[in-house]
Amino acid sequence: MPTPSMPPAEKPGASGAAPRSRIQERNRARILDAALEVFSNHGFRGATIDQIATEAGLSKPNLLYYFDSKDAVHSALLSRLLDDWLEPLRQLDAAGDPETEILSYMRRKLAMSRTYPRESRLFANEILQGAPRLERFISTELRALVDQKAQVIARWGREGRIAEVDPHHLIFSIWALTQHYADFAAQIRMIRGAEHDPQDGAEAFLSHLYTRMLAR
Amino acid sequence: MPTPSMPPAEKPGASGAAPRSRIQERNRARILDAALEVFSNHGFRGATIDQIATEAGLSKPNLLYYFDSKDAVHSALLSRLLDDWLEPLRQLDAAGDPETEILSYMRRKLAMSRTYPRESRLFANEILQGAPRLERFISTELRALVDQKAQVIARWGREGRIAEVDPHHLIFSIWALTQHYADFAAQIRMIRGAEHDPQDGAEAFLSHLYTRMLAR
DNA sequence: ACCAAGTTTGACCATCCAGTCAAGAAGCAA
DNA sequence: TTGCTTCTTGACTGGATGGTCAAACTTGGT
Repeated sequence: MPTPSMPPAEKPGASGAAPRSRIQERNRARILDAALEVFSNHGFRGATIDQIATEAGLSKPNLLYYFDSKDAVHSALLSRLLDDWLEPLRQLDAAGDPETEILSYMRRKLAMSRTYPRESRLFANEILQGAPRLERFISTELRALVDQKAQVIARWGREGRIAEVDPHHLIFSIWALTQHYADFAAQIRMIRGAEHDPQDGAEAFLSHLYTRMLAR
Repeated sequence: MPTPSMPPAEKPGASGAAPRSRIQERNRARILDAALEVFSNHGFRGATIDQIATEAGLSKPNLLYYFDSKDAVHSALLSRLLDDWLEPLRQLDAAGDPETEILSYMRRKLAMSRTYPRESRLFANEILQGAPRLERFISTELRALVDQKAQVIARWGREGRIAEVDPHHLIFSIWALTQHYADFAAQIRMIRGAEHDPQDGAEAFLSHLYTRMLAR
């Protein structure tokens, strides 16, 4: 094999590697942001590359210069998201005060729903379709983390430090309640009027709810 | 204009009117059932007429003989659903025992999530996309019903018969928690293993939760 | 200024998909 | 059987959309 180093032969900054140039960094970021906007509002099938490109201020072929395909954009978006998705639960500390830890977890999830509603809807869209692209992530990483934290919560219950409740359902309830404010925001706005923030009063309500439920 | 009575000029059994023939009734029912299956799994954009027709055991042009368009199928499906959707909340009785009424409402919604998960996902899909086709329904009928029942719950709180909680958030929480078991069933299955029913233990958990929260 | 690499795009192709149409195949009443 | 209506479908159209390509245009190092 002759000397000259192999030409890239793959899309610029394609795999995990950091983008090479400043232009790359800027455009890949723009594309992912635009894609988040479009995918979260229309779902995978409902989104078009043209829409994403326009939203990102690029032409369609230009977008396809940075990502191989619509699927590739979507995948990149998801894998960027998944790490952050676990973080709030990871922070639940087995050594902390049980009620404080659980309430803090709820608050972190609620904050994420407020700050990253598009990410939440993207995730919800995936799961509604049966989560084919998330199967690996959910049944390995997420499942392991949930099981681990569920054991912590179960122990707290056995030790009498909080009420004994099914820890999996407790975690699911936090997901359901907090994500509802992002995923169903459209409905909440229509019912309470667009002048309210959908989350107004949510934190107080949920704090009350979990305080009551976990009290011994 | 000559005598002969105007020919139908519209699709058979199109508007609210009952289907004329037995064939009509059978095929329209098949189509709507197939459409529910397909729309709830793939969303509106992700579904194709061909898919629905095949699922219903018809050819595409035959399906279009019964419904003007993909939109028409979807609309028919939604309007059939919306009535039933309000029913559980309608039954919440201002004259009943507060805790019993609220717990019963939660159980009715949970039962619907178990019995009609496809309907729940269809609804969720719509709202995720911003609910453009449900705007009228939500901001009029649903909103009016919710506001009315919220007043009932607020009164119960003022009368000291249950804890004082924000009644809108209470209703939203019941929606979030019960629908989660239908809409996110795929995720729950992956985390708890496919051998469990996603709803196993849910009723006990939710009963506990609301009993604790509403106790004075 | 010059060149090679990186970036951008207009034009294009292939496929998918909603919806049409005309002709044929049941159903059905007499 | 006859004749009319209802139902069914193969073949088609037009537009949307994912993706390609070669030719241009920038950029940055020398």
